[in-house]
Amino acid sequence: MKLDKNYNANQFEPLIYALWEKNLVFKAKPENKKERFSMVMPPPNETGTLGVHHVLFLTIQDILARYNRLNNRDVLWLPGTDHAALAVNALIEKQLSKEGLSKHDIGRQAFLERTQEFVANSRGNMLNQMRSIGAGPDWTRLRYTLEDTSVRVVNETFLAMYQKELIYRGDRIVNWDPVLETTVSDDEVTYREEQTTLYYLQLGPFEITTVRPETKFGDKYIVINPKDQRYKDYKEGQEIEVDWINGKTKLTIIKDEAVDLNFGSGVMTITPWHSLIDYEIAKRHDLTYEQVIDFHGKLLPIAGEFAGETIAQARPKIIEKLRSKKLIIREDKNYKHQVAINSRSDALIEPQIRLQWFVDVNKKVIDWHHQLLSFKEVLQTVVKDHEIDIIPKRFEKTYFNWVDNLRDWCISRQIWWGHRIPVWYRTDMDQKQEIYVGLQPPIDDREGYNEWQQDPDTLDTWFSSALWTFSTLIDPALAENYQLDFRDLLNKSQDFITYHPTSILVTGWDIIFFWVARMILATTFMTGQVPFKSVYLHGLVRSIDGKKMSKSRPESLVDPLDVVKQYGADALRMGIIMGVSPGNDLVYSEERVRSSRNFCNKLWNISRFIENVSDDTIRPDHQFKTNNLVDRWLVVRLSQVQTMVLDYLDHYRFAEAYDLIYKFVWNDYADWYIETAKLNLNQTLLKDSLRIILKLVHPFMPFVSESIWQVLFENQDLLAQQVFEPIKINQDYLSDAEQFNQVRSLIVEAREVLQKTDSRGITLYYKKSAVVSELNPIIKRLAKLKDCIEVDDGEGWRLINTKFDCWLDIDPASIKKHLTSLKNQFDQYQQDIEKLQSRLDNVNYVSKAPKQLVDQTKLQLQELSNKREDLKQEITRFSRN
RNA sequence: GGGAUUGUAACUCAGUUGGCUAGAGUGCAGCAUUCACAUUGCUGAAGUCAGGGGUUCGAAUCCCUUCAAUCCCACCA
Repeated sequence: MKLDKNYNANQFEPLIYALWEKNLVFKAKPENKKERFSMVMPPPNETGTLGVHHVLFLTIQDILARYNRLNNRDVLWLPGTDHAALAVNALIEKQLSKEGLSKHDIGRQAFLERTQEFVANSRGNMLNQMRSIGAGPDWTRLRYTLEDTSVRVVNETFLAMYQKELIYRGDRIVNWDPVLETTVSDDEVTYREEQTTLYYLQLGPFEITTVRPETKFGDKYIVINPKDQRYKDYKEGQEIEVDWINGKTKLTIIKDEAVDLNFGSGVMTITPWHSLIDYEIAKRHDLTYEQVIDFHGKLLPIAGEFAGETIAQARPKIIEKLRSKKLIIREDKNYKHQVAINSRSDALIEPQIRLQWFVDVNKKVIDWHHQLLSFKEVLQTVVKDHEIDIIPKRFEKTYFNWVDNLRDWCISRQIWWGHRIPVWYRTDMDQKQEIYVGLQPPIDDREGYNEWQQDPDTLDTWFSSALWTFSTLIDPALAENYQLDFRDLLNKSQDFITYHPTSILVTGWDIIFFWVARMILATTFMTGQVPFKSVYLHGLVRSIDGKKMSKSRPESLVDPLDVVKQYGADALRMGIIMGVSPGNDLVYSEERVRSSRNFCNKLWNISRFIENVSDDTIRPDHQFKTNNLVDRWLVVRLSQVQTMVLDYLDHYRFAEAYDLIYKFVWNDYADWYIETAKLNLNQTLLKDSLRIILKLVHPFMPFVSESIWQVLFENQDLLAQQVFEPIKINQDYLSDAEQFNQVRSLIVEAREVLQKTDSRGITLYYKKSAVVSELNPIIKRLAKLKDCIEVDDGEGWRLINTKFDCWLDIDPASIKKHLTSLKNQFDQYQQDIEKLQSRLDNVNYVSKAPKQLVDQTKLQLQELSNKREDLKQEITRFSRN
């Protein structure tokens, strides 16, 4: 087959991917007895398309999967997608509102159907995008967070926690999104700074401040810090009557430390129903409280004439009324404060008190290694004891900080898309409510009771995501059998037994709380195992201006498929991997993609060369047979590079591994070995070495490496199914390699001198040397010399950076032109020598530093001195002429 | 207010427990060219490792401090 001049990624990639799928390359094989490597893919949200950050985490995982396969391990990389309850729900509601509809108009059933259709569409799209960047998870095990098995496991978990009273129902203040009409977890709330007006209001003898006059209708208490000397005459429990927004009101004085003495006048009123700290104050003092704003964001009858209005409508009118009653003392129009926002819907959060389901994180009933611990303690223990390693380590601090401050987790949501809470209610004749919690709807219809009604709420998305590592390993066929209890279900699921706990989880540090911690929580509870042995946290992808890529700034978004089309998937993958180190953010730049594309092409052309010079009857023999010292140098390098790349990958240092391969292939293999091969063809070694290189490249650039493999080694299996092979080197290869390095220095210096002196067609003379004689044609060619001749004694410019004695026959006048730059070099040598000398003159250095290092310094000094002398001689010799 | 990270060439970043003359990619300058590759080759210029102090024989690396940037957590009624 004749190869094209340039590598055309688009032409090969779809074919190669199809080949992998056809051969079931990605399929895990629990039946074989290899060492295991397993990980689950963090399921991307089914909201539409993949972005560059997906390419990052998919590539890291793909590298790990392919690398471990090449290391002769049985690899399970399990793919899946997330139903993303809140995000998808918000999207669909937005669509509906564009059509002038609300979810209530179409009803729960139609809403869910519509959502399912949307999600199925996104999913197909996303899975194809994964393929097009070369990601190779086990497609036969594709999972989804809202499938039947998942429902079963969610319900099992809910039930088990409920039975241990780890899940409870209660009235609590929650983050309420009045637009989506649902609660939102603390972690999903973000804060935005807003400029607003701060009002100073007259409340009887006091001055209070507020940005939210609309919440002031329910005020019944005045809170003062007990330490505040200004109000020491007012006593706790004292009642005063004041004129307030809607007439006369009686208020009670409360003293509480939570009041900031320095804010405003140090006096506040509280609205416990709509503010967390107010709520806490109210709890402490056992105060009564009332709802002022309803769940749609409208004022309630307590607001009198403003009832039924939204906050936006009512606020100016309330201000007007306050003003006319002369209750406003002054206004600060430039007041800046943080407002709470739902990060998923962008709606303003209104704290509300509601009956919700919670996970108790402090109850000590979890049996973990024969100790009864709380969720919080389990979360602390597993990381402290290194049952789970966090990479990089510094995120342990963030993790502990969060866990230590963990509060009960509100898991119920009032949206429709998601796992339904497995709780049913009915009332008896006396209207007494009965509760049933179970895996499936209750069936007994006892007479005299109303029908069972399922709780209308759904569960927080992260509740099902938290079960991801083990719910995906449960056999779906077994999960249909509700006779089987949960223990048995786990213990009879082949994949669970084989692959859990998983080896590693690769995910972004931004969801360490949402997800990583909650996976640990739920998995330890349900399986008695940790979900994974380590967590690799990658950074966020930023656009070239250093900002986070986000949908709100469309110009910052890069469509991975566009890049694939232009440069190929391999180039995109490596363009992103080039900058990564664990936990650090990286900047996406097209330049890097381009450089990786060029590297693909380099590999391609190396292969073309080998293809062109190859005789098909010669087969590589895996023996790394060497003919001369360049061959032996190559084998030494190959072995070193392979060892280092594997070591880097073992430590998740992807960028370093790639960098090393890149440099080796380009600067050693192409620039030196291939060049010498043109004069000294060793066909078997060329093929042997290329085979090793392709294996090393494959985890990083699967397409181009497999394409080449298919062309050059077509009678073999797929590259994706190979394993690494050991490269044996004899001890004497090392000295040969060193000899070649000396020749390399010779050639580089010759080139440099020729360039600087602008000389061409020069002859090199060398003193008798077996090595130089052997490589004579190579030296002549690579240094572009006219000739290379052995002599008894040299003349011309003497080379000083090689241990071989050789001279360039350059016209003295040319050298003279460059004497200044040569003198600079001499000065540089002089400086370096002085530095080394002073180090050796230091008694402490000689006595305290490792002997090896001191010896090395001595050797360097010796070499440098020699060079300096040689250079000095040459300079004086040519200055004279 | 509590915490984390970052600061290295013009740009984007490597630099593993302190130890060769601090390295790449891109960009820049010069030169080359039918012979695998212009998505090329060769050669080169370019750095006060943010500033200051300390520990050490030795610091880009460890400690303290100042400055700058980014982010997380907690919050102001």
